[in-house]
This record gives sequence, C-alpha cells and structure tokens, in this order.
Amino acid sequence: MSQTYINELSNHIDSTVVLKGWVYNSTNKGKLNFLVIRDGTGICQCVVFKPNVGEELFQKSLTLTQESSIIISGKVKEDKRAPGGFEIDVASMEIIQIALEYPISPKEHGIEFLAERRHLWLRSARQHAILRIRHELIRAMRDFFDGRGFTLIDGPIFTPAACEGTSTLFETEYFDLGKAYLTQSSQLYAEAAAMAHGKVYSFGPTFRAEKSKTRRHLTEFWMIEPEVAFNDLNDNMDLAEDFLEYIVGRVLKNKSAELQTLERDTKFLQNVKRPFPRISYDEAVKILLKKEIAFEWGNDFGGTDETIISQEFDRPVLVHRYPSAIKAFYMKRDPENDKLALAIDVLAPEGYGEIIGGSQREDDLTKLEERIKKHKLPMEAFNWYLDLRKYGTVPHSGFGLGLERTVSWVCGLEHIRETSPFPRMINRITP
RNA sequence: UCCGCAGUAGCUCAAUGGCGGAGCAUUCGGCUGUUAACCGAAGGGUUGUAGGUUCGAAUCCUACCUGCGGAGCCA
Repeated sequence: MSQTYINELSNHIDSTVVLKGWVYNSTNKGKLNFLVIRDGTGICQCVVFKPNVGEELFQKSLTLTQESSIIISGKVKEDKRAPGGFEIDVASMEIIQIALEYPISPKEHGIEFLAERRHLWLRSARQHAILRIRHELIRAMRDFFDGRGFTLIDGPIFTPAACEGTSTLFETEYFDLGKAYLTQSSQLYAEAAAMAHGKVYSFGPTFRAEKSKTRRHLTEFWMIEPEVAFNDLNDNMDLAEDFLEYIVGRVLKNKSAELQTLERDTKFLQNVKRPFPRISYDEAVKILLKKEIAFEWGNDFGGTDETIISQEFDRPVLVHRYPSAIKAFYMKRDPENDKLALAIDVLAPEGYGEIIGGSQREDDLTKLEERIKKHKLPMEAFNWYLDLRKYGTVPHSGFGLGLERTVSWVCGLEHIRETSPFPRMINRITP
C-alpha cells in the first residue's frame, strides 16, 4: 500500500492507511501506547492498544524512542481527543530505526543548546512552521514579479569591489586576479539588466561582514531586488506597496495553520493593505522630536528610532527623501532640494524595522562621476556602471527587500536567527 | 570595538562564605484515553578554565574562554 501523508488524512476516514515518519512524542498508559508521529506534513496521534495488536507488537511499540523512524498502518478514525481530530488505530508497524536518546526534549532549552543542534531543531513544530512560511513568502515574491512581466536576472556572488564602499565585505582570493568580495547587493547589476529587459529582479544571498550583534542581523541573508527602467520614486513606492500587500496576503491565505502554531497575532498582518502611509524623512524626524527623542537632522535612524516611528502606524510605513549625505552615491538627488536623496525605506510595524531600502537611481553621467570621486571610490571599478549612463540612460528605480527580516516580521519572531535554516552570525558558522 | 548579564547533572534552573539540590530526560515497576500524562524507585557532578583571598569558595577577587542581550556598525 502506498504512503499517505498526514495532511491528507481527512480524505481517508475509516480506511486503512500507511504512514511513514518519525516518533515525535510517546506516552503509555498500561495497555495503551500513544505515539505521536510526524511525517513532514503534520503530526498524528497513533494508538497502540494491547488487546487489539497482541503482546509482541505492543512490546515492540514500547521500545520506540523519540525520533525513531517507523512505518505504520492502521485505520483512520475521527476522535475529538486526538490533536488534529484524527488518530490511527495501529494494526502493524515496521521499525526502521530505534533512535538514540534525542537531545531535544519537548521541554524548554536554551538558545545556545538549540543553535548547536540546528540540524535537529529544524524538526520541531515551531521551526517547521517558520520555514514553511519562509517558503510561502519566497514563492509569493517570485509569483508577484513573474506575474508582472519581470525577468529574473541574478547578479554575481563574487564581485571585484564594494558596491557602495561603505559596508564591510567578506574577502577571498580569486586566482591571479587578486581579491574578490562576496556580494552585498546585486543592485548595480540589476540596473544593467533593467536596461536590457525593462523590468527585472534578482534574488540571492547577500553577505555582510559587519560585526553586528543584534536580533535583526545575519552575516548571510537573502535579498530580492527589483529594478525597473522608467520608474520614478513614486512608481517605486507603488511597487513596494503592491509587493508587500501581495506577499503578506499569500501567507495569510495559505499558511494560517503555521501562523497559529507560532501563536502569531495576525492583526497587523491583516492591516497590510494599500495605501500605506508615506512620510518624508523630515516628518519622521518630527515624530521623534515630538516624543522627546534626542535626534539631530541629518543622522540616520537607529533601531530604536525606527521602532518609535513605525509604532505611529498600523501598517508598514514608507519613509522617503533622506539626507543624501547618509545615503549611497548612486541615489538621485531630489530636484527640489539637493540635500535630499530620492530614497525610500519601508519600516515594518511592531518594531521590526527596515525591511526595504530603495531609491530612484542617478541617471546623469556627470553627477554620478562627481559622486564617485567625492566618495573616494575607485572610478575604474565603476566604468561599466557609468556606461549605463552613456548609452541611452533613463530614469529608473528599484529596491531591495531582506527576506529574513520579512519572515521575522510576518512570523512575529524575537530573533532573526530562526528565519534561516542554518543562520550565519558573527559568533556562529556551525552546523 | 564598547557596555551589561550569564556559565552548577543530558536539559532548564536553585543553593545567605559552612553536607551539591529540584523538575524534566534516562533506566526499572504500575495504570484502558494520554495531550509537556500521572504514581513509585534507581543511576547521574573536576560547579567554564587558571590563579588568589579564607579555617572553609558554586558563592568573594583577578585574568582568560564561551555564550546571551544591547550599542556602534549596517540599503
């Protein structure tokens, strides 16, 4: 008989099925042995009743330890006492392996203990739910762009120089060509691709060697970066709004059970509907000053500042037109105020901070050259990028969204490390 | 890089400078409805490392190691 998955059990009531999986938990009470089996799609209580199965099979079931791998068959019964409403009345059982004593018990554990055993921690219900939501978000992101005529064009992971010259990069030797750096953004390459395809996005890993030690930082994370020829700042904000509304909607629609497992209050997620509030940097500063936060115009917002600003709103907020001095060289200046860059950040609600950063790009060759000089960046490294402004330059815009920060927000997590299957942080590169 | 906190049984934690403890896990026994079951019993310790103070240190002091939280940094 072929395998039935636990999430399909409701189609098999009163018939005999075969489950293949692992013992998630077990407890016995005299002549009854309860096994909770998981198979990757869900968990199901399986009941081994001595008078029904006989002495031999019952004793065999008592030897099962947590995470032992088994194949069982039995009749599916509706039972309100079982978690999920269904249980299997076990008729036969094949043990593949009796697992050694499993380190992760159903009781609480410290974060270091769990992180050391991330390869096993993935099996627990909470981690399972998070990675399912991560998967749904990834699918939704790709569906969103694919459905709007975007072409996926990824940038390289090895790059010859810093994209912005600001953040610290991981460095490696690259044959006879000297040093190579792991990418911190595909944006510049996405701009080139947008001049070829109009609407493009890249989606891949990103590396930052900053010694950041906070709940919002990983050294390796995934970023999705759309770039659109002829889009101005407002078009860019429209795109970001559409995008967030769509991906959050998809999780609400398709992953409600997982959100429930995480005990996520979906109130804020339900609110992720256009239009989002759009405020300028100046207005954001006013919010801080009104709350009597010591903040000087011209500085970038810290994590706490972002939290305070986002708490003013019931959905993501777009902050636009930052001081150009604190933004990257490639951002276009506001034609109405040269001190401002046509940048946007999107701050997630509930203190989750910046999940999107983007801008309208500088499309003027001369201004871009000036800016590269002013930032003391190596001009040769940007020759190809400057070509984009020599041969049919057009206004264009794009943004980058951090996948893990988005997952963290949607799932309502305390720390970003749970959003990555194998997170890389300043103090951890294993397992 | 800086500030703060922590490190004791497999895990989570307690122990006023005076005999090293509990719950869970494990093993054994009991129970026909458990949901982190319950009841009874047993085994389980170089108190992160190295020094120091003291009659006596898990406890106080110094250094180091490891981790955690935060700051800085960070599209």
